[in-house]
Amino acid sequence: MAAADLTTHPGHLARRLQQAHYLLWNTMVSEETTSPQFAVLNALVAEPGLDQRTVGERVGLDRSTIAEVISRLSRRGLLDKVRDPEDGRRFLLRLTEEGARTHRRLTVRTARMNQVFLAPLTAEERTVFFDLIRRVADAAEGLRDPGDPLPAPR
Amino acid sequence: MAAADLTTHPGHLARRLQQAHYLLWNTMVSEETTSPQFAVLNALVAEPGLDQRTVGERVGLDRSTIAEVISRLSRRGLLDKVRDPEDGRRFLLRLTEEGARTHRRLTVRTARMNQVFLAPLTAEERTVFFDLIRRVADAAEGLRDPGDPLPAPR
DNA sequence: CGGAAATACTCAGTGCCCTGACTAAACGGG
DNA sequence: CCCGTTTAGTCAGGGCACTGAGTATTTCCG
Repeated sequence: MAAADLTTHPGHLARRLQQAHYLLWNTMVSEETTSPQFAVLNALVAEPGLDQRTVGERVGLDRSTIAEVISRLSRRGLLDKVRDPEDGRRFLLRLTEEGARTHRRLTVRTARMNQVFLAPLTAEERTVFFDLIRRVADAAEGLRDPGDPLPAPR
Repeated sequence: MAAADLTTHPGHLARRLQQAHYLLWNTMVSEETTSPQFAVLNALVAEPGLDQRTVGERVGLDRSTIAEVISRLSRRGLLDKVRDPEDGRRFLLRLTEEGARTHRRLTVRTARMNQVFLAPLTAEERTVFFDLIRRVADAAEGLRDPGDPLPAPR
């Protein structure tokens, strides 16, 4: 007995929120380029020539996932991937003209989508919304490496 | 030029929030049973004998995804799946003793994890947090079928 | 200088998540 | 009663996300 009320479970809400966003992105922004892919393009507009790992860090993706995303973008010719001559382990990433064009196009569509997505909230509520989510996510992320603050000593 | 600030993009925040939760779940709740799997167990505790589609509806998963999740739970012997004698299309789902036990065990761990996850927020902030996310997610979900409120006529 | 440790990336494996196309069962009106 | 429509579930295919193991390169230290 005693089933839990999932509407008070942040994990469940986070999943539902992301699904809702995924859906809206698909219909209002792009069917080819996903939201994580856009985040990568965006990071490279801000800082061209980043290596794979750092891009992953910027957008919040682990080494495996970022490798897949980049391989797809590269396959579609949206970015170039070249060995760093100074450090043979790294790949340096840079948008192609086509990649930059895609980023520009999606930027305006994304802004439109965000308006629709956030329509149920007032301006003040949006600020609070961002702040609360950011605080929870940041805190949980900080709970990672540093000496394993949780019971299990690994 | 003009890279966007992703910290004001709800989709990006939602993804980061979910990742943070995934991580915490893994370390504090279970490595075998995932959060969506727990949601399914929970739905069946509340309403035993539901069919697959309805469970999916309750926890917010489409028919394909719910089929995979259920197949995994069934493989591990946490639930039984039998043809509805009254309607040969449906499968009726019911937790096994082991499934019910798993649900009980995870329920207490989940509560502990939620405390940690929400620790950065005060009690009032948590209420707001739930409310805002729910409103955004519900609104976006409502934006689905009904006559396609968006440009594209399908 | 040479070997151990750290670092960037790859690869295999698992699970979630969606769409679109398909099969089988049930339903409903002529 | 039969045929068309709806409905439950399956299957193939693409993408995101993580872990753990493995490779190559660089770095650091004795």
